[in-house]
Amino acid sequence: MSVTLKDIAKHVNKSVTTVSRALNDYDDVSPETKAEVRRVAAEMGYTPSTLAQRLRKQRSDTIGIILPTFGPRFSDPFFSEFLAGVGNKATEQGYDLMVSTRPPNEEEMETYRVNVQGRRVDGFIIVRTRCVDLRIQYLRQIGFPFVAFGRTCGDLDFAFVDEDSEYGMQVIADHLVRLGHRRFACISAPSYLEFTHLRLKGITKVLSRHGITLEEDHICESDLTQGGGYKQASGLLDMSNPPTAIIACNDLMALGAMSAAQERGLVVGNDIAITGFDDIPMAEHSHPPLTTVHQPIYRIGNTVCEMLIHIIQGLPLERDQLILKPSLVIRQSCGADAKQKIRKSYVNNRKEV
Amino acid sequence: MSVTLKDIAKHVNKSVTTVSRALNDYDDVSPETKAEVRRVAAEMGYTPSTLAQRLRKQRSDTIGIILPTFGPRFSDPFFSEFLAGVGNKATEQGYDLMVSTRPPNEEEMETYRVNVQGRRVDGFIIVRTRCVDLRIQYLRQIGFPFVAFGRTCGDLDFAFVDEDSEYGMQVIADHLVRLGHRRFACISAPSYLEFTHLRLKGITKVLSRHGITLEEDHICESDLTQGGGYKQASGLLDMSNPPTAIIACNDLMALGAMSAAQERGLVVGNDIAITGFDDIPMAEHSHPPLTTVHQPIYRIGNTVCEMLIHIIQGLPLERDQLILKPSLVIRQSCGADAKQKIRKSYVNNRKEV
DNA sequence: TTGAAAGCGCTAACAA
DNA sequence: TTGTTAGCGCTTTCAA
Repeated sequence: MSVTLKDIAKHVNKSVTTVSRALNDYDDVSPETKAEVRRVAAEMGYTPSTLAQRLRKQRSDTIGIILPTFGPRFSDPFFSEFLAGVGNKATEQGYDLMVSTRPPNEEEMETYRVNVQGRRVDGFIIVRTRCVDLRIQYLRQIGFPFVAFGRTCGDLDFAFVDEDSEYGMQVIADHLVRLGHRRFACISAPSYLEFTHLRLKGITKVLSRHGITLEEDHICESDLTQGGGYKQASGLLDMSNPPTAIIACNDLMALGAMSAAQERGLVVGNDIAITGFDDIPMAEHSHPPLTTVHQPIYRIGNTVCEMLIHIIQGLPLERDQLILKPSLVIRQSCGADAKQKIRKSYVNNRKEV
Repeated sequence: MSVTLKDIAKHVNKSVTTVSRALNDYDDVSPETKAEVRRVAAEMGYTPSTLAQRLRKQRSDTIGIILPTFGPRFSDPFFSEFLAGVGNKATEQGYDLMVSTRPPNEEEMETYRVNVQGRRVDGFIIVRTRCVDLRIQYLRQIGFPFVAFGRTCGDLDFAFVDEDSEYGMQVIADHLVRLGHRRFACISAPSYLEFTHLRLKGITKVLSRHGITLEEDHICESDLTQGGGYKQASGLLDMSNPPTAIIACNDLMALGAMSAAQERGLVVGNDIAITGFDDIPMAEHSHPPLTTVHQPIYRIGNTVCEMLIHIIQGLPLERDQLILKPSLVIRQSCGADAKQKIRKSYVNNRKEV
């Protein structure tokens, strides 16, 4: 079938050991042998069996990531970018990336257990951390390597990278208040997610500082999808006292909210301000472009993966808890400079022609 | 460290062989032994070492997929959904999913070779097929299992699932012609991709049937991203004879084109028609909602994966070449009051004749 | 019904 | 500088 060390050994009339060492560049092999072994190996088209190497070395050289998904229409631009960041770093460091998709339930935990106990992966990357996170509890308890993107509500005795959600939302809210808004609404994320609280906290902190209260019925929880944002925004806009500013907890929901507003004839950025969080590529190209908080998603993926590999290899980590300061990206959906930009004099130009 | 067959064998005072057979439910083990072995195994928290099983069985129980990506901002909602479809089927069938991201170049081929020769995966799923597809040529040549999502331009002697792109575009074009459009433009995909030609062919076929020519400068090639669509649409709309209908080769570009049109004060669906292809979740929630061609992306991922597993296991395949008839999804981006316009076009046609 | 032995392909300790 | 031996954890003949 495929070429093994044994085959090469037979050809060069040496032991399997010598061949192995020659190929792995041990310095106790004569240059001549080394050269010959390598030549023959190349000629025969030898590639080591990863399976055998892994069994022998007792590691899978594989990093696992289990994406929490709801239903089949899983379509989050956030994750594809994060995945690219993780994957490229993994490949660069000689690791494979094993991806699963599971709804966050009992079965999910089972998948973790199977992969840990079957030693299929050397470590996990945890995304979308929960307030009380069983995944983290489990991995911590058994001492299995992992790095989280996000924190939990309990003690933070593990490695993670997170964005300062609270700060990000403070900046957003502050910006909106400055623009003169007083009637706010928030399309929040599922309350079991850790960042939900932080983001909400950031908002209310700023608002209350300005003597503005975010009313109970102006905070609605949604599912981080565009459809969810659309639905909740519709409800908010149909109220008797609709908000003039809607702060969504991610870009996807903000985009959905924009849709709902526009459907009602509102000019986003003019009649109403809508903001997001994440700065997915789409945020730049929506109409109007979305004011949001930038997360360097690809780089975060990269960093998380790098940290995990360090942990797996027992290498020291300069910092194992990273909280990034996000930056506000002001575009037109909040109305900062809406009037000029939204309606260009294009129609007139067209008539001229 | 972790529990092995040996540990269990010692406990129950039986051989490793017997333990293995008991756990694998061989029928030449006494019921009592079986029961005891299982009890002890459960007590000790035994999970077989996947690594060892794989080496022994000489298969990786892993399916590979290498996503062609350009640059770090890889953010395609299409892929995340496809991945979910593939991944869930894989898990269901006891396979792992190994995901890589590589730009489509020489290095990409190297990644294929390494994974094939290192026997890291039992088969590949190929996405975004090219006219001349080195990946497919390579895998076919060495007889390695794979299933493609899409076809190539040469002979089609391999398993694939594809959507009838040509037909899909015909339906779109036909719809737009009926709505009275005569000045068309197309935002096309990279010409090295196979579906690009099919989609373009579908469009021109219908148009020429109606005596409409799609002018050279009204066909522009873009990169399937929202930004690309935005840019190309901007160019088209700033022409002296701008189109009244823009057919984009995927939803993302259509969304970008909508942005460009709206920025110029045009009401999409009224002043201009814009259509997409794919029906990503976002298409439903854009403003206006996007008229597009539906691809059951999740199900396609599911099917492709199922076919691949059949091939890997040497099981017969009822059909190894599937071309799905897509369906038109009429929303508002092509003209909100479609019925009136259609009637008008019929009237005009009659007059013309 | 059970066990001994072989081996998947590789690496590493030890000996020569 | 090289080879021998052992073994990673499992499955699968073959023999008892």
